Amino acid sequence: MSEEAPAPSKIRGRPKSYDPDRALWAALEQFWGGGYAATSLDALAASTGMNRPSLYAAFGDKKALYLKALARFTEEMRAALGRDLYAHDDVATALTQFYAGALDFYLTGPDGPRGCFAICTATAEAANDADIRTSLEIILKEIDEGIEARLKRAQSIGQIDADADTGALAQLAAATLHSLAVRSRAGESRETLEKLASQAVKVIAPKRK
Amino acid sequence: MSEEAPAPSKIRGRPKSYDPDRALWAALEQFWGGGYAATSLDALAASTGMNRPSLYAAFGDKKALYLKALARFTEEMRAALGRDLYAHDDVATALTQFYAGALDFYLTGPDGPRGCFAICTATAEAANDADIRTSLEIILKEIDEGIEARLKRAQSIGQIDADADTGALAQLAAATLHSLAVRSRAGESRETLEKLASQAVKVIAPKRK
DNA sequence: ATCATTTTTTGCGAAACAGTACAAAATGTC
DNA sequence: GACATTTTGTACTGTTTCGCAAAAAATGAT
Repeated sequence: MSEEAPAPSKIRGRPKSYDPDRALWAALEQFWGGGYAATSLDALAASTGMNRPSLYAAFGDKKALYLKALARFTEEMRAALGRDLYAHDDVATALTQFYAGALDFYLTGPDGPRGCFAICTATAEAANDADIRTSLEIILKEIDEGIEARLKRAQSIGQIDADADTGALAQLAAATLHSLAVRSRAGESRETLEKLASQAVKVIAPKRK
Repeated sequence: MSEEAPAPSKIRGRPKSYDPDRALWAALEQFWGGGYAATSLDALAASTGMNRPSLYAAFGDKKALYLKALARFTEEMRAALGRDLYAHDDVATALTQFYAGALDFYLTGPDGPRGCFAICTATAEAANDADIRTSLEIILKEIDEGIEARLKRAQSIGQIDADADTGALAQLAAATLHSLAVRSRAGESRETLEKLASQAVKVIAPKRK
């Protein structure tokens, strides 16, 4: 059995001049703004500060890089589901906060509003590319399940009717998110979108006496 | 004042070897499957049966052609809103039928399911292209307004509570459509999607005694 | 100081791409 | 039948694209 690499400074060759995670996030933002197909490797190299051969060495070809960006985004989405949905005991407040956090992401890109990275860029490629389609499927499922888990918890403490179908409610809540994702990229105002979200929350988790 | 062209067969030069509307629809389908950026003019020429110079003469450059396809799709969407939403007196039945019709479109493309043309392909370009963004905004608005008009009619004959916010309900119904558009392209089954739609209908237009 | 290893840099090449110029073909008009 | 007009077909240009090869640079090991 060989030794695991314990010390941080035992790597042999020339040190990387970039931080892999920062570079991945920079690539993600580039894809986010322009979409997969319209984003060139030159643009990716410019925004990451790397040159093309380094990109290849680090992430593989363009599609592999995009898939890694999608996976990275999925992590972030999962983190938001685990964080914002549990930031308040009241499920309605928590859902509202979750939507507000999503809108922060969707509306404030480097070049204006940009919607959801996965929904607004992966959909275009999903019909012709099975790998991207699968990644999209996974993230959609993760949203559904993340929301449903939160609704079930609310149901278990009586905040939601015992006979309510949490799966169906979760899909409705997810549908609201999908709509926010698309509408924000189409340029709708934050005011409009927050109103939409709050109306959806009223329906999904109505106040009970 | 010169004469308007009355007879159909007074055009001078070589006759077109294609039907403009069929060609536009063929281009639309090509864009629909592959997205805007990833669809080449060669592919468009092949699917329309035209060659590139004829494409330019008929529709302008690639973007102009795409915008015309979006406009054509918007017409179709408007027609569906006016048709399916009014095919039944009961608003819940009508909405269900509308969703079923949408799913027919979304799930049965030439190469498998493909979602909504506007939502799944225009979103990718919307962040960087103001013209496409505007077209997307228009079609989203048209959906909202088309559904709201139908809900208002239902409200006027007592099928929906008089104090219900039809605008908010319409946005929820539209959100459901957006979600179907995305999910179908991600590969979800018709069964799953129809269930989602029916649950949404229950919430938007509940049966009243 | 020399060598091994890893990354960066430069530059190449082959393919795909959008858009257009020009000649050939097909029609109506005279 | 000759001419005007419009569309089609072919071929071209310049650009952009992806991916890679080979050399140069920066580090650790010996």
